Amino acid sequence: MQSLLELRHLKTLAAIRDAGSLTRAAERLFLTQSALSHQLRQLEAHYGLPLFARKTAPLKLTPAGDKLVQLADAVLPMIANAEREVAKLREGEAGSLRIAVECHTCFDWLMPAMDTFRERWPEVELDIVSGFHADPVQLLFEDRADLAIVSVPEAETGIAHLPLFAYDMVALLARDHPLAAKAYLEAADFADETLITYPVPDDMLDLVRQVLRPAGINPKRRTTELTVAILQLVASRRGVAALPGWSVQHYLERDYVAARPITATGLRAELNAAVLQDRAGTAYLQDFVAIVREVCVAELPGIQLTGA
Amino acid sequence: MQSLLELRHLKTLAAIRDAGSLTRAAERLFLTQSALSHQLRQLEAHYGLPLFARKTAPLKLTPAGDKLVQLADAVLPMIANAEREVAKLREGEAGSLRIAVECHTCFDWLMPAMDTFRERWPEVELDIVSGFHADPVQLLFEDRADLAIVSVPEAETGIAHLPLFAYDMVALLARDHPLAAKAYLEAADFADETLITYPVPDDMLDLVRQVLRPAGINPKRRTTELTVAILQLVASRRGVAALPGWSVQHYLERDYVAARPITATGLRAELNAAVLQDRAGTAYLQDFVAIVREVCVAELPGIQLTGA
DNA sequence: GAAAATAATGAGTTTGAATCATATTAGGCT
DNA sequence: AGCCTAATATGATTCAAACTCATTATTTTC
Repeated sequence: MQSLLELRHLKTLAAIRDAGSLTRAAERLFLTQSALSHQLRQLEAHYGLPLFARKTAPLKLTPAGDKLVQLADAVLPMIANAEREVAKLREGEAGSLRIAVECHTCFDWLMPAMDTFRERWPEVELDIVSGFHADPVQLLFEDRADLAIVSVPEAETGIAHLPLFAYDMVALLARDHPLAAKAYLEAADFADETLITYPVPDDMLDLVRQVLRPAGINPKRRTTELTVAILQLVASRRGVAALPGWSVQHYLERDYVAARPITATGLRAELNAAVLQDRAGTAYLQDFVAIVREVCVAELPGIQLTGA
Repeated sequence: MQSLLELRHLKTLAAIRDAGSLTRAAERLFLTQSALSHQLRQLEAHYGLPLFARKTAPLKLTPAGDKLVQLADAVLPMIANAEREVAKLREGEAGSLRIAVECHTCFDWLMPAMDTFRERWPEVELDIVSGFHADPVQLLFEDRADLAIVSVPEAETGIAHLPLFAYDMVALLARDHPLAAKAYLEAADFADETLITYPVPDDMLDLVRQVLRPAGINPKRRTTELTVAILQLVASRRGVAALPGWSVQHYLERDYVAARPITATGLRAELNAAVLQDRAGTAYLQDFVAIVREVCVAELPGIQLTGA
């Protein structure tokens, strides 16, 4: 009759509620579906009551399950808070988090993440390193930034890369564009198109670096700073573009433009947070990464959290 | 950097704070001192901070330890509450807890325990079965009581015994009584004394049942209902008595009377809660037992929790 | 200072949580 | 219907880590 319940169980229950299924909850927790099924089974046996109504999708909470999930919602933030407090005792309250961003679309999720961070670490000086920088990692060494959002984690001594998430790039076409007839686009398809991109070096454009350049294809270019402007140009048949799937979901649902996978296997991209190796253990840096992952998994469709 | 913390750790930290030492905390948790030492070590390594200031007795909390213990104080009651709520969903809110008591001194701790119970289970009808009963277990079968506090757990079919705690009986003597010169009393020492007891059958008097009767000794008797009256009579040299150590600590500190162990090894007694076997799983009955144990371990000196 | 109590440590054992591989069940589709 | 696909359940196995045991080190007490 000992209380079997551990925090692990509360995390699991909350994750199932959030994810709506064991399988997806398992992914988020970096466990197997089997593990969650066993856990749930054990809990239900212990309490002598079902906690979720199965045979329904999404899984629905029973009253008993609801009680425990409510408990989780109350308790887990308190745990996280206390652990932050302990980290502050260890490292002191102060510090700065100057964020360097090389990816234009990242501002979508960066703002809500920064809002949450500001609440949790009010003493940490929070800033975005303004202006555009070809090599944001360099800013870390120059002590002009504390964390850089980068897509290619090229191993560099003294730099640690903390995984954020991965996603697929999609090609954007006018709805009546001839290429929209294809199930997916290949490098050759871009040869005679105008490619609309952000005004950044080619190295930072996943499509160019991973698809076009290897195939020796170099289409005409047009650049603009704003995501909406890119969408606008594509819609008015001035060219094609490649953007993260999550950044254009909104427009796709409204049928502004068409989207197609790039190559048969898709064009996978990922984002990482780069920090100085020495500071990788700092609690508030790690917590910022955790916040970004939380925000993004909740708000961005079709992304996968990376790393352990 | 995963959060290592589990409820187990919070329970441990709170227990160490309450007990003041690893050894005593380990007893309460039914673990070894080694287990707690390892746990603590791991937590401190994880947080990179000491949680208790060692080399001091009682162990004192560091600021970091304090944060986590505060967390435990906030979280653990919430957990217990939620689990009670789930039990109520399973078993329904209603029910009755009519308590039969054969031990006069038990009222000392029974009242605070009942107060706590009433808070936690407001829907359960709570009562003490009034009047004195030679065989309280019989009341369970007759459905006149739901739980009986008994000292001798004689195996009876249909009855389950839930362990409460164990303690030593002490012999009480006037401060200047000749026997007070002895380090401990034996059966023979009672032969020429007047024994002051509660007015109950001999079977319920641990001293008679376990020490005097086996030795064939049957001293003069005098009975009274009230513990204070027994103390009064002992102090005024009208006789000697045997009471649980925990029930007279208060008077001993004030030097009203002297206390001595009974036999060289002490006279050990224990209390159990008897319930109908069928109802032994009922949540509120189990919780009442848990409450009694909590209250008693906190308030009664020199007792040991029994059972697992 | 010696003895007793308490905590720390390291090796060894055991438990149980997670995984892997597979069976079962539910839901969607023609 | 009936098949196919996706999701969950189950049982056996693996493996990590929590605990105990035996011992040493440290601290408290008299």
